[in-house]
Amino acid sequence: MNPKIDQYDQKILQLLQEDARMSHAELGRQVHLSQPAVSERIKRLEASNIIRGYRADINPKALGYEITAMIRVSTQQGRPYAQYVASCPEIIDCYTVTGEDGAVMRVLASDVEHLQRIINELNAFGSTSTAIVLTTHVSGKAIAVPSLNENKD
Amino acid sequence: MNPKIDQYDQKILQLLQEDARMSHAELGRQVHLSQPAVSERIKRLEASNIIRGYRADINPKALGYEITAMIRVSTQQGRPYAQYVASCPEIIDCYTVTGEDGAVMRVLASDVEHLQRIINELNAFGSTSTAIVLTTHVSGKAIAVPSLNENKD
DNA sequence: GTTGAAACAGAAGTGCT
DNA sequence: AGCACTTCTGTTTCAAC
Repeated sequence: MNPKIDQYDQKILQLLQEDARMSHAELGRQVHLSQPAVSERIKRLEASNIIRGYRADINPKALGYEITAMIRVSTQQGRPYAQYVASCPEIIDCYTVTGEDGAVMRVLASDVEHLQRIINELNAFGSTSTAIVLTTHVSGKAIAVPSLNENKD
Repeated sequence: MNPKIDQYDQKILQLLQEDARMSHAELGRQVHLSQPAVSERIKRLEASNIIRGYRADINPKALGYEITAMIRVSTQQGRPYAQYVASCPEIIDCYTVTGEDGAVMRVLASDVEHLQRIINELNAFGSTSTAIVLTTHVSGKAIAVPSLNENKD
């Protein structure tokens, strides 16, 4: 799909997903390239929008969010939830999906009262179905380059 | 909840979620603190596990993942899917939740055949329900400090 | 909290192979 | 494409305030 991605790029992408603040020199040491070579590759990966940016990974619980919930909303036509979703800080993921449930969201709340307030507001857009997250097995796992995965044989 | 988080920390966390590679000097300019003061605060936020790390944000589509799907798995007792989930590179999120569906996963696939292979493997752990993502409204929205949000009045 | 200095590390540009 | 070299910027630690 993207013929320009080689093993060096794959490894750089992997390392930057583990630690986005790793220096170009350190990346070069790990992939056996010089620092300018790494810098040039990263610039190209950023320019081609393969690297969209670099984000600090924040621990919600450490900030007081005791509850994570997955809320499915069977959205009704003509109810524009996109704007609400963008403005509601507790909704950190929101996808429109196929099937009965028009939207799936991941929501953070300090406590059950807080969660209920959010559910009440989401009910304006359709019937909701809430599932509390008990365990987060993986969240934001590093993305691998698919072609390099499949062409290993 | 965390009495040590003030407006400076909140702003630093916000900026680092937008650009994790921003320099401490630049952060200092934006929050009106000196660079050593910013460095000390970040060190404290990292030590207290509020900042868990820094991740490159990779564009799945640019790497050839044309399909994102939400798969719900009604897991049956005694089927340990956690290990499979960890080892399957296509599963990038996985949560155990309350309710009928024991697990909710976000999955990347190159095409429908690729998606079907993953669903087939997940069927070993229980009956699955797959919804294709049509629109990603928000994914990984920046987390705000809840106490500072609510105590604005 | 601040500024300023020194030592070190990293980023970016240049030229060369 | 790659590397070596230089220069500028940033980080860290220290001092004194």
